[in-house]
Amino acid sequence: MKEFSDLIEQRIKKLEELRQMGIEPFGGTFYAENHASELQDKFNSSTKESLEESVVSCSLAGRIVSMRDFGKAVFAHIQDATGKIQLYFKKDVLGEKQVIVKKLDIGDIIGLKGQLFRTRTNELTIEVKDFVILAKSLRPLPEKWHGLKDIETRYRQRYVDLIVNPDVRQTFAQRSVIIKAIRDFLESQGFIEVETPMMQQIPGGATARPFKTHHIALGIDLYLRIAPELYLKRLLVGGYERVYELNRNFRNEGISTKHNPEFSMLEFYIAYRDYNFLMSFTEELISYVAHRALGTLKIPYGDTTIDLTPPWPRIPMREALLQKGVPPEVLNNREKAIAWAKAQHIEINEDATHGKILDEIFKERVEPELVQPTFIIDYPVELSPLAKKKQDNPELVERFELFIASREIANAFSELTDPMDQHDRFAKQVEAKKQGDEEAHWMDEDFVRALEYGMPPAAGEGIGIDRLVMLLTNSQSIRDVILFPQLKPEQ
RNA sequence: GGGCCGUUAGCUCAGCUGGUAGAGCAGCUGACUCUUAAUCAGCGGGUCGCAGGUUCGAAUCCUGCACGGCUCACCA
Repeated sequence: MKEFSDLIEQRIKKLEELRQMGIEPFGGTFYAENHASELQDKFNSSTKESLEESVVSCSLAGRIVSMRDFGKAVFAHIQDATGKIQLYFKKDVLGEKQVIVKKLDIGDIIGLKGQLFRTRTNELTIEVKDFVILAKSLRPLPEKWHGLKDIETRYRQRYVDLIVNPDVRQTFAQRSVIIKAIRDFLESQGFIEVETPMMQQIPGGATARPFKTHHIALGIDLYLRIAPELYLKRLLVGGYERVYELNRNFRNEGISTKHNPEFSMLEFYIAYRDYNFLMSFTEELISYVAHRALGTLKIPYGDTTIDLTPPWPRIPMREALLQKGVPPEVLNNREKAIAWAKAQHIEINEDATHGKILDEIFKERVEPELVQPTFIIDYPVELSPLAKKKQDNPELVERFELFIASREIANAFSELTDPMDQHDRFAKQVEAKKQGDEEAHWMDEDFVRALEYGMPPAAGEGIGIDRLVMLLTNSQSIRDVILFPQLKPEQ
């Protein structure tokens, strides 16, 4: 059995031949002064004649992505971070060095100096005066016309995906723009970015199963955070009024087109404001980010167009259920809710609380319909152990979720600041945990202690960054917006 | 975890009811100093995902396994 394919052996042979010629194909350094798209843009309107008159020299480094060999002349395209440009290697110009051109392969990284001109077919091209090999590529790249399509290889070898699929590079460049826009917006509104523990002794702030690890020196188990919420609120107790954290959360749950075990989350907290304020704030934030990333608020997603122009409707959860034909008595009576859900063939957990059952019905009946941006507000209290109750109805909390493209994009509420109420709600969660609810919250005595010092009234929000990026880049899978998604080991 | 689909050359894919494994691109040799999916002539390249089974004979049929995709369930 061969260790390498013939194609790799051939390239290793070329590598050795180059070394015999005194050329080290990995040792070079080359500071290029230009980039492909910079040259393309700058000389876009320069004619063949004007380029001939005014000698334009340039230097460039990048990867050879195609070659056409004519014996004493060779055409190639080189690709750098910005784009592609054609190269022309000519024996008249390069002399003996033309021999080295014959040792070049598609995939090699070179640095070159040359002069711009236009070919007979009017393509802007660099006539190469001199070049160095900066890296010999030993593995053949995917085919020039069809590229790399195999989804598994694209995720496992993202580097190859990025080389050959420009739209993938584009998506991740946009991800960067989106995240920068979020930070810029928040900072313009007086927020500071903070970092709180990713390794927590008590994983809190969300309902999810955590990853567990162990610290040897301390002799304790630690959990990768499922949310930063409880630490960010401690910072409000400490006196900061506007804080945010934009970083990874970890949840030990299923993997799907919408879930990766590590995912990016924006959480921000603002003192002396409530959830009503946050709805307008969210409209501003997301429309700002969309405008920066896409230059428009009407964005294509799958088969539809989503219009992010504010304001977005605010619909109480109960009203949304009624609108979709859920009978009023289901909203007020747990047994009737169970009976109705069963009659409608909606799968529910019969031991669940009334609020949880309504949530199941909501996910089945309402969520798929929420394509255009919509705030669903006022959730049942038992779904939200960290949110503030509504003054006029203690069964509900001041909470909203934002849905776009049938997907939850944001979750926010007016924060519970009453330490005794918080303690009771933790106690209820601990009880649920004892009953077998693996995702119920833990008791966090220190968080309650922090609230006992007094936390200002505040509102907080979480936005799933990966899902927002999916929305704004028209991606159907979370793996298309995470550079290295989690996969099972090869073989 | 369940269901459905996929896995054949470096890449993209054919391969029908079982009968010696195919193409294009990429590669190699040669020709060609303005091509751009260059062209022309020739050549090489395969554990058909893995392991069993049925059969005279399996890429093809059956079973199991691995990995991936879609989807359902849980979740953000």
